[in-house]
Amino acid sequence: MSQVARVLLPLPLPEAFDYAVPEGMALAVGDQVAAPLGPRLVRGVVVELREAHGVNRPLKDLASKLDDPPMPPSAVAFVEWAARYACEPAGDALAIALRGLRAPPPKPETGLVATGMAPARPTAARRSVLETAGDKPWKASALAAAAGVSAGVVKALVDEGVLARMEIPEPARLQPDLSRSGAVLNPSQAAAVAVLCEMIAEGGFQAALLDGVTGSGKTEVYLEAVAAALAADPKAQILVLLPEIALTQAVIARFEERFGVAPAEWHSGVAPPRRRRVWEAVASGAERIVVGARSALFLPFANLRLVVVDEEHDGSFKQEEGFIYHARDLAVARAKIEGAPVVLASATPSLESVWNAQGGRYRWLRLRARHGSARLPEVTLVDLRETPPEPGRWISPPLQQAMVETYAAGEQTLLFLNRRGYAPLVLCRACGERMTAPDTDSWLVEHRYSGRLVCHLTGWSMPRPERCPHCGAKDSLVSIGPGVERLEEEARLLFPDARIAVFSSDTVADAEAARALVASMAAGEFDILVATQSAAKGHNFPNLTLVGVVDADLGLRGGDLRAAERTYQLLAQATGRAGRAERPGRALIQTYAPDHAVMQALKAQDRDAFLAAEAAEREAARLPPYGRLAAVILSSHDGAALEDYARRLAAAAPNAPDVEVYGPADAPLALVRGRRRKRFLVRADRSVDLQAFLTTWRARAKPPGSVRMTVDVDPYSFL
DNA sequence: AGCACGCCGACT
DNA sequence: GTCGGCGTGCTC
Repeated sequence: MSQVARVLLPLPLPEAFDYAVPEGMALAVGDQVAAPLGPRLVRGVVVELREAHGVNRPLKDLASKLDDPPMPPSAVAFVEWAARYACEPAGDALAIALRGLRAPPPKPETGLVATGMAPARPTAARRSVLETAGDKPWKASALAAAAGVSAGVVKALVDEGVLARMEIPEPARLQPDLSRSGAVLNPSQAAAVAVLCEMIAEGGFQAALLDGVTGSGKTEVYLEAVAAALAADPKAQILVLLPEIALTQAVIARFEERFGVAPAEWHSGVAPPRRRRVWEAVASGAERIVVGARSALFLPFANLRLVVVDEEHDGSFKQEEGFIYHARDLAVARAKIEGAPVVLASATPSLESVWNAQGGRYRWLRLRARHGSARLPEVTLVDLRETPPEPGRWISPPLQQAMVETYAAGEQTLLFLNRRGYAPLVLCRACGERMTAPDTDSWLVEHRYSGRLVCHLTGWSMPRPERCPHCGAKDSLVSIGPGVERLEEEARLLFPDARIAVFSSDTVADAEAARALVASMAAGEFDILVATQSAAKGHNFPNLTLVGVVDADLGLRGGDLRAAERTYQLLAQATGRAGRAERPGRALIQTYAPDHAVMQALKAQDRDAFLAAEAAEREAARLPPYGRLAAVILSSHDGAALEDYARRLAAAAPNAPDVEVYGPADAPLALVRGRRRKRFLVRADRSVDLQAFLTTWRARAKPPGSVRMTVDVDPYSFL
């Protein structure tokens, strides 16, 4: 009886394709195959096998079974689940899962070894090389240096056949050393570890929220959970998800210290050949611990026994382009599919996770004690209506006064402003024109270091023009509002002798540069650090005693669902930077809305009251987590086709109970990269299968080729 | 995603 | 007269 394989291809196709399995090809679910598609062969993964009967169309034969390791069936199940959840083609999810296989593995390292042949003329230099070489392989340059001879001597010996190039075998992969002891835990940490160990011992899926203020030692707690999971199962694998690449190095160092071996790293910065090596080692079970960014979720774990999501509240877990998904939510789903516990850790957990913990769906592990003797900073609100800065300035008198005191005491200040560049808006005084990119209608941000106007959405930029491109007036352009570059300028005016640095993604090119700047700040080489959110996360500066939040209201504008929550998280993290060591810290928050719930919560340092108020509002509006939300975004170069399809789609919305469809409306950024955009918002009760609704809706009105449709389930960005 | 087919501009 | 631009459509 011949077999049919349902094969998922890593392409944006609506469904998996059926192929005939040639006689003698033994296949299982998860196997990788070469499948003919049109004129070419593509990699695919078998998702189902069945006996061929009632064939209603001729199927192509699979070309071959590939040598690459199969995907474990649970990884295949996760790919399909994730695709259904995100309302995206399963092939797009598979493409992410197979991203490790694009390049061949790294070429094995080679080195020079002595062949045992004697040199024809054994000069002193040649004897020295042979003595130095011994019987291990050497790099040519290292051998010459160690033997104290020139590279020519080594080369001559190679030419003669006395030395030969051979492959250096891979060092055996080291297993985590479980005999090492962990950190000394305080009672609250120990209690959390005990619960996590219990979850691991019980086995199966369970979720826990590890909730503790900055410095309460969350990492130590989850390291012990990892140790317990590794000890409980000699084949156990662990995944640790981090929101940003910049944080991986620090976490990897902690693992290396704890277990004596570095875990595998997985993110977009890892070189393709190395990725293949990791992918294969994860699939075979040889790699025990992976620390990575969101796409690590899609790795083919053979035996995933614990998932940790660190900084679970972080918005960077939401992938906003291409395959749109929230890595924290998918991490919980993956753990469920694998039957493994998942730990979500944060100092400022998301409303969703706290809600799950309060509802008893997640174990709630609260770390109350702050490490060491340091206290939380004293938070003061600066009412900008009462004590405004001078015109054209952004540092108010109270903040300036605090900076003077801090500088005089020889301590450090962090000025926090979540805005890159010099000025967020450039306009023409003569005609009022606001500078925007030609194909996108967001404001161009002025960057003085580079002398350019930059679109932060698309990266498009132009030199700052001398004349207004609209009316042609000369020298009429004015810079409106502050960015970190302008704040630095102001700080230099106020403190001409102070040592000042700017920390933003423009001044800090990569993780290495970030580490260097953090190190010099920690070493006291700067008095004032002007920083965007890149510096608010996870760094400890012992001599930093003042944090000034320059524009606390920034994130509240635009008013999307999570604006208040996100602002609270960001500012709580930023103000938490002050006074971590023995010195008391203080934070000044400049705001025009000191009565806003976010500002009051920051002042009182009462997160739970803030979350409770926020939750009450969401519940009243039946918004997440009390309801479900999805955005449908249409875009096209053809405005008329877009309008027409948006109207048709609106008319085709199924009439379902407990579901409301709002729109179409122009998206807040109605023009991006030359495409006009329209937006629908769907709200549904929790009992509704939102994905099924969206799928039905989409099937009722197929978009013309010129219109692109993106579905964003549980949107975070409302642009 | 590729790759083919198709209908409008500047060229050996 | 063709070569080729990329818009549109299909792949078990």
